[in-house]
Amino acid sequence: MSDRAPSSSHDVPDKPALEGLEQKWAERWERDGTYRFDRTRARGAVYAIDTPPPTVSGSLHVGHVFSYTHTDCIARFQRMRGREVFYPMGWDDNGLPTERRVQNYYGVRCDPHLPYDPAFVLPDAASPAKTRGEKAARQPVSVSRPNFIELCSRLTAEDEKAFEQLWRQLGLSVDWSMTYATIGQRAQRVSQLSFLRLLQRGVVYQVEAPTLWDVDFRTAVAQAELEDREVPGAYHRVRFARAGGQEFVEIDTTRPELIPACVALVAHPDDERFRPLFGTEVVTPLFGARVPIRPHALADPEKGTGIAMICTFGDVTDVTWWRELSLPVRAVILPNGTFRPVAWGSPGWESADPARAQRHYADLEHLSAQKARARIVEQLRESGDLMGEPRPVTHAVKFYEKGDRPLEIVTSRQWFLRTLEYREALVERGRQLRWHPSYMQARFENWVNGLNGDWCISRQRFFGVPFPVWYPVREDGAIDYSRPIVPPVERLPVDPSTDVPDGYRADQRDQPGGFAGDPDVMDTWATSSLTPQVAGAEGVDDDLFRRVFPMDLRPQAHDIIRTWLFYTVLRAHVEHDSLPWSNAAISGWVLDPDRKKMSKSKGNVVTPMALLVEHGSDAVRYWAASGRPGTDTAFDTGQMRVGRRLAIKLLNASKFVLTRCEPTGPVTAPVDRGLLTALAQLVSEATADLCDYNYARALERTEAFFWDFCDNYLELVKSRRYGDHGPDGAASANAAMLATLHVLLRLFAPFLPFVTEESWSWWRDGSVHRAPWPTTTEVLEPLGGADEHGRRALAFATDLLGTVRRTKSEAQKPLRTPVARLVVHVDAAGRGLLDAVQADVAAAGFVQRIDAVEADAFSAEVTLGELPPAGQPAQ
RNA sequence: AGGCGCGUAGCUCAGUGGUUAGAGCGCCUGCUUGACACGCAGGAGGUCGGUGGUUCGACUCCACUCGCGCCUACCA
Repeated sequence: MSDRAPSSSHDVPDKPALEGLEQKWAERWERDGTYRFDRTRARGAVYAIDTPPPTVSGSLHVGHVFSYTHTDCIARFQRMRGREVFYPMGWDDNGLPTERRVQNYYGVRCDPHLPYDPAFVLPDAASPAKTRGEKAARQPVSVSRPNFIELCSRLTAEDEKAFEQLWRQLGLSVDWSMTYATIGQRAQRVSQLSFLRLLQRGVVYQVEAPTLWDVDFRTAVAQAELEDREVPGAYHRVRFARAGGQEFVEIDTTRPELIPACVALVAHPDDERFRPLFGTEVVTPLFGARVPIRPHALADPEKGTGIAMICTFGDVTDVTWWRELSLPVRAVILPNGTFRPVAWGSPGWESADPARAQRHYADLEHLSAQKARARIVEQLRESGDLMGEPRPVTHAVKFYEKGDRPLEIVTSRQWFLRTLEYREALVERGRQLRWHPSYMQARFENWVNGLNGDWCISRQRFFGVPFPVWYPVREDGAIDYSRPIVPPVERLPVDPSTDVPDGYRADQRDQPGGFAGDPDVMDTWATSSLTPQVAGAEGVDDDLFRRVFPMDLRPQAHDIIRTWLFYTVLRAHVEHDSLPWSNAAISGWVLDPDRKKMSKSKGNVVTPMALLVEHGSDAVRYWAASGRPGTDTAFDTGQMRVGRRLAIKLLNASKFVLTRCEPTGPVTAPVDRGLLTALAQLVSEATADLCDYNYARALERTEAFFWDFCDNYLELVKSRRYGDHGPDGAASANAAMLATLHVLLRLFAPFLPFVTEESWSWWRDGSVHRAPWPTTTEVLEPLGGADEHGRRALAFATDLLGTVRRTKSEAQKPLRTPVARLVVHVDAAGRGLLDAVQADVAAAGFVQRIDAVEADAFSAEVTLGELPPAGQPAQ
C-alpha cells in the first residue's frame, strides 16, 4: 500500500455523518479481504485467538456485544502491530439448548430406536408451530436420531447467518472464511480422535457407578454443571429400633422417602454418644431392614441428632460413605426419578417382615421423590416412627444448572476423563497462564482444588458428538462393555448408531454375536474444551495447527472458568503437555441498571441489532471498550451517546485538519512541538496499556488527549494555520495537526473501526486497520526528540486561554468578546514561555494586547473590551 | 464458613505514598467563534464505607470492621 502524501485536495465531505458507515465498510473489508488470515506466516508472527463460539440456539444479547468487542479491540491492535491475527469464529450448536429449541421449533421428539428415514419431511410442510396453542395441540412427531440431527443442523445454519450479520455490523475483524461449528464434521473428528487417543492411554475410562443424574433430562451431568439452589425442605426425626426392639436411635433426615434405600447409620468415631453402638445393628422403620451403625470421620456431630442415615444414594456424601465403608446398594430411584418396583424379601432386600415392607413400599412405587416423601411421612406417622412433626428449613440442594428438579444419584455406566490425578499439575498450569485481570487466577485455583471426582463426559442425549465405540454382543444377548470396538482414525467421525464397525454387517446390529453402538454423546464441554484444536484443525490440517497452537489468547467470561477454561487447560495438558494459550482475558458481565446480571430469563435484554442501529456500532463499541477487563459493567446508553459524540467529533476534527491544510513544513512553533511531544507520550502509554490487555485505559487516555487537542490546541493554532501569522507558522501548525490526526486515527482504530476508516479514506490509501501501529519514534523524529520546553509552552498557552475564557464566561459575554489587555505576571522562565505562545493566545482569545509583568508567582488579569484609541492609557 | 473483587461527586467510573482528589453523564449559567448546536465556554457538587496503625505525609500501605457482588463449600 502506498502511503499517499496528504494534499489539499482531499475527499472530505461537507457534512460528515455516521449513517451508513457500518454497511459501507463491512462490505469493503469483505471485498478487500482486510482481515484475511495469511496462513503462510510462521507461528512467531501469528497472534491466535481462541474465540468463544456463541450458542447459536440462544439469541445474542448485549453481553456478547460487550465481550466480543473487547476481543476485537485486542485483535485489531495486534494486527496493526504487525502480528498476523488468527481470529476465527465458532458456532456452538452442540448440545441440549439446540435439542430443546429444535423440539419446540419443529414439534419433534428424538427416538433413537427409530431407523433413519432419508425421505423424511416435516409433518406440517416444515413449518414451525406458529402459536403457542398450535404447539400445545400438536403431538410431537417421533423422529430417528439421524433425522433429528439433520433438523438441528438445519436450524442452526439459519441461526448462524443471523449471528454473522450482527458480528459484521458490530465490526468484528474476524476472518469469515474460517468458521467452525462445535457439531461440525471437523469438531466431531477432532473430538473423537482425542477420545480414542485418551482411551488408548487409559486417560478416559468407562465405569458403572453412582453418578449425578438429572431425572428430567435423564442424563448424567458433571460436577461443573451443578449449582446450589436454596429450596424449602423439612427435617424429619425418625426412629430406628435397635436389635433388641425396645431401644431406639433417632436420626434427622430431609429425605425420609429414602428410608427403604437405607444401608447404614453413621456417626463420628469420637462421638461418645454413639461409640457404644458402633458395630451393632438397627432396623429401618416401615421396612424392617437390618442395617449396621458405623463410624466415619465425615459424620458431623453438630448436625441433626449427630447420627445420620446412609442411603444409596441421597447425596454425594452418601456415595463417599458407601464407597469407603463398603456398603451394599439398595437403589430405589429410577433414571426417570420415580421409585422402582422392589420385591422385599428377595436377596438384597431382606426384611424382618417382608409382607409389611412390601405393603409400605407398594404405596411409593412409581411416585416421584417429592410425592413419595409426602406418602412416607404419613406412613411414619401412622407407625409411630416419626418423632414430632417435620420442622421446615431452607437448605441448599444441588441442581443441574439447566434443570428444574434436584439431582438424584443414579448408578449407570458412564465415560470418565481422569482429572483428579492431574490436580496439582493443573494448578501449576493456571499459574503459568497470564490472566487479565490477574486475580481471576484465584477462581481457577479455587475450583481445581475443590474437584472431587473425575470428569463424567458421557451424556444420555442425542445431539452431540457420539462416542466412536461399539461393543460386541455376546451370544446370550448381553453387551460386552469390556471389549470396545474402535474405528480406525481414517473413518472418523463415525456415528455408531448408524455406522457399522469394520468386520460386521449392518444386520448384526444389536443381535447376539453382533455388535451394539455406544448410545451416548459427549458432554458439550468435551468438544468445547478442544476449541483450539478444532479451530486450528488438528489432525485435519496439521500445517495450520502448527502455525496457531498453542494460541495467544482465550477471551471468555468469568462464569465459565470452571468449565470451558478449566477443561481446555486439562485437554491441552493431557494431550499436548502445554497450555492451550498464553493469555486468558476474562470479561465481566453486563448488568442492568439495577445491578442484576442481564439475562433473557429476567426479560431485560435489549436486542443488540437495535442498539447498533440506534447508536451506531462505534458508539456501542465505545461503551463496551470502556468496561475494564473482568469488571461487570452497567448497561448504559448514556455511554453510547458519549461514544457517538466522540465518533462524530472525530469526523469533524478530521475535516477541520484536512481542509486547507497547506502549506506544510517543519514543525518549529513551540506549541506545535509541545503537542507532538505529548502525543508521543500518549502513544507510549496507550501501547503499553494494550500490550497489557488494558484496552479500556488505552481508550480513556486517547480520548482525553483527543478532546484536549480539539478544545485547546486546535483553537490556539486555528488562526496561525490559516496563515494569519505568515507561511512558516502555518506550515508548522498544519504539519503538527496532520501528524497528530495520522496518529490518533490509528490509536482509535481498534475501538472505533468505522469512523477511523472513513476519515482515513479521505486522505490515505489502504485500510487504517492494516496500517502500522504508531510509534514514539515516528512522532518525535521530525522534532529531533522530545521538546519539553514546547510542552510547557502548550500547557502555558492552554492555561492562559482558559483564564481568558473564564473571564468572558463569568461576565456572560460571548467568547468572541475582545480583550483589551491581558496582564501576565510571570518569572523569568515564564517570560520565555509567554514570548513563545503569545501570538497564538492573542488570536485564540481575541486579545488585543498582552503585557508581561515580572513576578514570583504566576497570575493573569483580563480586561475585557476594546483597546482604547492610541494615545490614551489602557486603564 | 473459606476465597476473590468492589465500596471515590446525584449517576457511571478513573486515579496515585506527596502541593487545593479527577473525567464523563446529569444539573446550573452563558455563547449561532471562519470543523462540529450530534457544538463551544464556564460553574456548582466529594471529610475517597468506618475505626485504628505505619509514615514528615494515607484516597493510596497494614490490621480490624461494616455493606455489596461473585466463586467455592454447606442436602443428616
